[in-house]
Amino acid sequence: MSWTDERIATLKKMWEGGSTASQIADELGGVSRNAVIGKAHRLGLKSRPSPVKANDKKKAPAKPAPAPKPAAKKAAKPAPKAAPAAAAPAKPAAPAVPGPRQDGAPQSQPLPNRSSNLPKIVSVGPGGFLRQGPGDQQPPIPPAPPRRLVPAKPSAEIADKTSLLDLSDKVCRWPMGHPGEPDFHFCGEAVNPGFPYCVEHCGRAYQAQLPRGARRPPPPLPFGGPRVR
DNA sequence: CCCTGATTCGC
DNA sequence: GCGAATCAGG
Repeated sequence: MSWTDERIATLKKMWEGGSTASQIADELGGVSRNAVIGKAHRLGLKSRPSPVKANDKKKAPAKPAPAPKPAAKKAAKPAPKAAPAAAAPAKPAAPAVPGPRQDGAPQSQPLPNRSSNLPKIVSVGPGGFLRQGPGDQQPPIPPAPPRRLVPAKPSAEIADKTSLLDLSDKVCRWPMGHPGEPDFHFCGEAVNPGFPYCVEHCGRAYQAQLPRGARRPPPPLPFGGPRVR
């Protein structure tokens, strides 16, 4: 199989949409998971929460020397690793689509942290992912997904709904329904220019920092809350 | 063991 | 450019 434009487009969309390489691979057919990953990298797509890289622990100050690994087979290559710059965007200029993964992301209620009584405002993105201002960092790390219970065939069952494959810069990417369900789809309305969502969903995704005390309770989560359908 | 993505390197 | 083999972490 070769990488036609269509297959590449599918790969891109699924990759950006948060599908795993395996899912993409067998959706495309005729390629291996490795092929997908390799291609994704060659395309410049990369990163995305990888189970293998999701470690950034605070170490005890007594371990400055990680054991150098023995170059057994491969020629030793001093390849410095560029640290991926993963910062919370200050402005909602062009936020990447938060990956609608096929897991029930455990949603903790976005309760304001009581112990530090400063009520940070958090807005809620699709999938119930919390957006954070530049000032805050840390707590809600992206949910590490359990997987494997998913039809993973976006093509057949969704007809006129906006599927993963229909996403483009022109349509609203707000997820509708729960991922993994047969009728899971995306909003698909015309986007609010400059944003990945339509006007309505921009209102959900981006919430202005209001003066203290003048805030309304957060709108219902797109999913992650109690199921409504 | 299963899974994941990342990387390498012969083709 | 491609992707199997390998690596490394969950």
